[in-house]
Amino acid sequence: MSETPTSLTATQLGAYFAFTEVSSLLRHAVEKQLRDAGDLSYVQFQLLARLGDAADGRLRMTDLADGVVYSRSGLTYQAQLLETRGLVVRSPSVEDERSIVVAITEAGREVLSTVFPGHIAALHELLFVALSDGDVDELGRILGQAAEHLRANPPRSAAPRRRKPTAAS
Amino acid sequence: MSETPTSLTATQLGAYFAFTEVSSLLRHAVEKQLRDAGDLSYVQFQLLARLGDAADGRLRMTDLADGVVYSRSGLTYQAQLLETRGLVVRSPSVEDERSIVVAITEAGREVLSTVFPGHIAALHELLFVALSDGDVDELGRILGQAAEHLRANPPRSAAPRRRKPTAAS
DNA sequence: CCTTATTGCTTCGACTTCGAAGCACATGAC
DNA sequence: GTCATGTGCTTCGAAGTCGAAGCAATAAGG
Repeated sequence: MSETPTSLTATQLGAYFAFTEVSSLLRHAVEKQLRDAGDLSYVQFQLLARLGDAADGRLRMTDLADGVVYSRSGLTYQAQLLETRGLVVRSPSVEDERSIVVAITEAGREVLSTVFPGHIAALHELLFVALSDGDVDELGRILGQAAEHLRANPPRSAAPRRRKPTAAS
Repeated sequence: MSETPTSLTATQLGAYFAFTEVSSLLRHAVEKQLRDAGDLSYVQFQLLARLGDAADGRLRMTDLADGVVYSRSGLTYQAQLLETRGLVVRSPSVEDERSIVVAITEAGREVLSTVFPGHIAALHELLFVALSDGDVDELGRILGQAAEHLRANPPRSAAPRRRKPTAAS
């Protein structure tokens, strides 16, 4: 087994800090744009976008959740919100009575197409305007490697997470 | 001025998706590690780390919040948690009675030094093991540019001088 | 068939987060 | 000094998030 360093190089630390900073700032800015434009949270937008991209505009709950790195219970909650607003419809699957299939509605597609251009524009102004084509290329390549690595090494199941000081009764 | 495109290139989209994916996965993994190692949330770790880095191990609430892109009320909440656990101490500033100065305690430094090596190791295994030195270099350079740009174009945050929206009714 | 896992989703409770409103001190204008 | 305004932090209420437990349907074994 390879040894694991107990320190990082200055370059690595710099890259990490830059990453977290961009992540934070970009996320906040994008969320604000989405809320202003279509009253969507980032999660909701991701869900709609994913549905809009899917074959028939329909996906199973689980596939949706996996696509956005999101908890099942959280997805249930957000799907309820979207359904209340009429942007998606949920219906039991015919093939598997356990599954729920979520489908984007016309209203959902409408909201999506209303919000999308602004989202793109925001990304352009917030991020890509500051990067050369070559940089974007490099960024995609490097982060692609990183993503692949992370996907291949899923965090192992957790040790019991202690929320309460275990009031040993 | 420069027109804002309504679409992005495939490369740009790829870079963006890779970024969000790495961001999500890395964040989850790091949070899990911090919780397992020292029962700290990511935010709490950031706060402690920042305090540990500060001159006397003490900072004003506001400076702490600005450093981690975090709301004031959220900081109050987390600082309370940390104080309850004895990892920090809050005391009114002598210079300005309004300010609260947060100081890391010995126990806080201990937790920090307990958690830090694991944090570094996790970053190494999760991220840097997948990247060459040159890639890390490039990543830092590119994201540094992006961060600078985002900092320079505050979506709204650095302009807190908001007149009351004054429901113009 | 029955029994036992497994899978898919929802419900429940606890925790976190944020913004708005509120309180207290500080600063500037007169 | 006194009033008006600004700044720093906390409180409060609403909403979002997660994990564990619960329910229903499918799959696997005998």
